[in-house]
Amino acid sequence: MPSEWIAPMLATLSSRRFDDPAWVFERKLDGERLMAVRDGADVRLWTRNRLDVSASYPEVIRALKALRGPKSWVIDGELCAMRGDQTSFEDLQKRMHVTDRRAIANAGVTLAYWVFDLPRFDGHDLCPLPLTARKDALRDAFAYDDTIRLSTHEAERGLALFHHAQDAGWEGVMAKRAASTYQPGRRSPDWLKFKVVRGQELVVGGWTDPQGSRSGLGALLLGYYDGDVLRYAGKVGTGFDARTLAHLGSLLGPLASDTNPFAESAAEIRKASRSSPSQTHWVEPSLVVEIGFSEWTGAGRLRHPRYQGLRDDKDPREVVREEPRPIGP
DNA sequence: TTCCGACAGTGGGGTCGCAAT
DNA sequence: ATTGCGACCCCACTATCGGAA
Repeated sequence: MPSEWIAPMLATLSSRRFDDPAWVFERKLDGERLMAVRDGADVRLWTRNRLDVSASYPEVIRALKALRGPKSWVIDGELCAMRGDQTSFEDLQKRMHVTDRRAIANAGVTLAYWVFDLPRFDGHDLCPLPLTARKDALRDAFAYDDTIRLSTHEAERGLALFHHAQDAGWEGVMAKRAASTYQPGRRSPDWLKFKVVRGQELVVGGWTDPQGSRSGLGALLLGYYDGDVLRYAGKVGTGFDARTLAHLGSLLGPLASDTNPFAESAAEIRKASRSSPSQTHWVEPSLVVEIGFSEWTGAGRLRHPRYQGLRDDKDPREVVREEPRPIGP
């Protein structure tokens, strides 16, 4: 009998943080959302897009099979690569799509499957139950260890947990209505994401051509000063509406230059952006923009960058790479 | 009537596998 | 052996539309 795929319930992004006795709050983990499905001896891990990735994570499958208790359930959780208490999405990527046993061993990545919900258990559909009842059932169902970990939650105090998330380098906080049902595949307002957003100013050193129906420009090439040289920090291609695109285009045109202002070579910059065949244009590095992002990658690029506005009060030469600065409440 | 959720479209970094070079 | 590209993860965001509220 094939194991049944259940679409994970999705959360809505929120900019409003709050305390509320009718809600519970938990750590938002930076990994891969996976549903673990047991059907007798058959245990599988499914991605959001309905791919069976069991072969990539044999140690997790082993640990799930070793769980004592009923042999039929669906667990919802997040698979993370751990470095101490910190998650590393880049480490996890070294394991995605890899199924060769030796390659898996050589990657040297420590996985933890953090579980936080239980849509099905022992032949029963728990989706109609309130979240807290499902969480109680999940807590009591299994004995946890280093590979299968229970993601704990806190009642009412969302603000304090969010501030802790900012300090501890978490990706954010999940807020969930305590009485809510499990709604497979639905992006529900009963689950909210409080994401930690970092921000800093960056210098525009160029732009790429727009694709398809896009007008004005595709993305801005960004950098910061490291002594006298402008270091490339990646691109930003979202966060502007049509009007802003037009405005930025009119500002950049007159600044166009034949000289690459970055310390990195044009080939290096283009290699990083190999996904877009669009042409790149250089500009005099005189425009400063505010960028929101989630974190710096290992390669020194912005992850999840979005444009948040012009900073015409800033001297580009003063733009350096800062310690990650949380923005928002 | 307004608002919300779903979808499509555009853009980002990073990794692996695989085919072409 | 190297390179380019697609397919996945993680996304952010704008614009649009139809149905729910």
